[in-house]
Amino acid sequence: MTIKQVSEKYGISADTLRYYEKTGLIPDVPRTPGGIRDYDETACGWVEFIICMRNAGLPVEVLSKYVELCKQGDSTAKERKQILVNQRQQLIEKIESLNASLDRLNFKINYYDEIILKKERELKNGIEKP
Amino acid sequence: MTIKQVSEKYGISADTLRYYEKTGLIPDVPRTPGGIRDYDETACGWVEFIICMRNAGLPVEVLSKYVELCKQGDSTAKERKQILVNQRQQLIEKIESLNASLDRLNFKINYYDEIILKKERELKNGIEKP
DNA sequence: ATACAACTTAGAGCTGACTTCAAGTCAAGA
DNA sequence: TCTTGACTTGAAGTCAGCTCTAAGTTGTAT
Repeated sequence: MTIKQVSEKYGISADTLRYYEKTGLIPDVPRTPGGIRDYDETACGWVEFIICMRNAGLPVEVLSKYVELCKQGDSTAKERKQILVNQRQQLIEKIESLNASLDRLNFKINYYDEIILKKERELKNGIEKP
Repeated sequence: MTIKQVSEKYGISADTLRYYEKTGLIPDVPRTPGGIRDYDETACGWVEFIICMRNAGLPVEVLSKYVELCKQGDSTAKERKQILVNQRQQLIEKIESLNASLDRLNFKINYYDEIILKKERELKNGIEKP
């Protein structure tokens, strides 16, 4: 798979894919003899995982550290798990705080619904009895 | 209330408060005759609201537009509501996507739990029957 | 063979959201 | 009154995370 195909498959720019690879987020992308990227299933799996984690807001730096540990093999399993557990905690807190903001937004919108409705009723009454 | 007190009350830097005011996110901050900010309750209310919305990820630009409409009075109520409704939709989608990433993170962590447990069992067996 | 799109790299540039700086003003305590 | 620290401004700097550019190479269709 070329970089363009991968970029279309996952909805991410080819530039970003190259950037991710350069910063160590996507290991072992195969190349053709001419030096052109030729993603296999493993590489695609990494791309998908990294996109998902970036979407969750894990910093590029943290992911790059995680991938480095992966490459070092089994002995780093505990450390890798710890990274994910920490990031999960932060993610949970973020989701909670977003839900709180969502509540507030809902409340505000409700308020607008009320005042807009009220204004429309007033307008209608004005028309009915001039 | 001085800018410092407000900054401590809401856990945001004085620099950020000035920046928000300059970009139109916080209207009508009163000043002392000497030109020093002296936040009243209304201004604090705005600060709190803006921090909450920024936390939800609403862009500074959108909030500045919203505040501008607020200043223009009642006639902009519908437009303001529409801004909030749009932003709410985006927020809902973001929360959903974060929850999906959280699921994936949980799955991954579970997997680590298993392999780490397995490794520890193997290690223990190795000690028990050498 | 030749055109032409898609690929390669290093490195510069952009965006959003602050954050810091420089140079000066204000205000409360000794 | 003088010092000290908090405040003021506009402008420049920083940071993460891309995004674009330039100059050159690869690969495919005619």
